[in-house]
Amino acid sequence: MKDCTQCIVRNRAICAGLEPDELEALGQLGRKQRISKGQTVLWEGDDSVVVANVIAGVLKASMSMADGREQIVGIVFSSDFIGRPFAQQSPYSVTALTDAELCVFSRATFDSFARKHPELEHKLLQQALNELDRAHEWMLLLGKKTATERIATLLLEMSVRLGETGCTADKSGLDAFELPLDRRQMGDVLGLTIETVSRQLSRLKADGVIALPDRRTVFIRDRERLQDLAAAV
Amino acid sequence: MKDCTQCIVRNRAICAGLEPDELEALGQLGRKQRISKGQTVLWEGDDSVVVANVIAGVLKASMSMADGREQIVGIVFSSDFIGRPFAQQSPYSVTALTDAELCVFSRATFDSFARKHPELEHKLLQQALNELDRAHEWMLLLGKKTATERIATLLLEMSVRLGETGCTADKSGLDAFELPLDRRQMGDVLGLTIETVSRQLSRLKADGVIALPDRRTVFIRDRERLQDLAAAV
DNA sequence: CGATGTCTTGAGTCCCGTCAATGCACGTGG
DNA sequence: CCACGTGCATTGACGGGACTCAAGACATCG
Repeated sequence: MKDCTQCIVRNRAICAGLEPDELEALGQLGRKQRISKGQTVLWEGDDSVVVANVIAGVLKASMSMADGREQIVGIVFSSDFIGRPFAQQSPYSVTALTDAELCVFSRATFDSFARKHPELEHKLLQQALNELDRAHEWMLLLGKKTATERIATLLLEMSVRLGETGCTADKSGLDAFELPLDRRQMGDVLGLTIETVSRQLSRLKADGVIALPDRRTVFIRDRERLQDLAAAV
Repeated sequence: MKDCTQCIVRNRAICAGLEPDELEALGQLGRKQRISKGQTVLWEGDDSVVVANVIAGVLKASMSMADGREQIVGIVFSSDFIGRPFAQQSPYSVTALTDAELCVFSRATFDSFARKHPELEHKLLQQALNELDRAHEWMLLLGKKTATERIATLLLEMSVRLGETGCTADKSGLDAFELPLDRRQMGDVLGLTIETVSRQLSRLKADGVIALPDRRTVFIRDRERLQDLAAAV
């Protein structure tokens, strides 16, 4: 890689906090890779040969069953990390929901580099713990929330996380955004079917809580009401 | 603490791999604590003041909603780690399902010790990644599996994890074990109600897949069939 | 302007949740 | 020892929320 100091996600990704010489060394190990929408970069159950940092774009991490049922276990945004360090196999697949740009490392190489650079392992730990928190939150959603609550929660989550991507750090979340997911994928994140997702969205729209100018864009018209419907902890 | 070298979980817990002097230093920071069944040691949303290693017993990590709905997000066994390092607040509550013994650290103290001891942070990372894998697996269960599949999966999981606790490392899992969960708690892990759990267990019993000599003990009579019913990935 | 894929909407069904009664084990006290 | 109360689990009857199946609407693109 040419020059990590110019990287857009430099301050939020796991590379943040590395010394200049460490950053340089890590940069030598990785390569930038462009991925187009729909492309899968990691396969569940396959040998874990690569890990990567997301520079731009949105991807999904998913697991599926023998009969094809699929659960999306994570939505991956820019500056997030994908892949499974320190394990033989990848526990999930990763597929691009939009065109994306990755900073890819050989897993074995990355592992040994990480073991020699505590600051990097610390960042990895932070990132893993944050993801674990989000996974727990989502288990609550999948185990206990109603369809309406799930949809409301997802919309708010997307509003916030898509907002973070733009460096503006607007904590409250965007009021208008484009969904990187189609209806099926929303269903696969929420443990619902495509029809239920569609019906719930229609209802929120009819109630004036949101507007849907087209299939992918969402306007939040009444954030407070949406938050009530999400029935947060 | 007196002497960590004698600790039962010494070889599986995060302390594994520490140098003798590191172990000694860490031991100085912790204290053993006995917990009785039903007692809560960490509260969701409270300041994250302590973290701990589980020496003996089984605990649950849970999150709940304003109206009381509760989701168990993790079952914690001996040698597992509880609490949230590097964060202000605890994202979940932890409650003992059986009498238990912990090795407790002040979170702030533990954090700064960890930052100075890369080997410890590496173990923490491994443990966080493993837990993340399990959380993802469980998201698939909560999002996509039927009641029967959920129950079968839980029984197999308990069979394996309770088997690991005894140092024998019998990979296949126990055929007879005592559930540390009551029916309500099983429901709260699986995203089901107490009645559905009970009905499913009765059906597995009627079909000869399992036997239930009493409320808490399970005999697996036909493991293969149970595995089929679990509809694993 | 069809062709195609995605989304929406409707009608019917089913699995699981809700409500309620009963069963069972255990402990306490008469 | 038995009566009674308590807490948990089981079982049954019923209803509802989400799933299934099936049209129909809409957008995109050749």
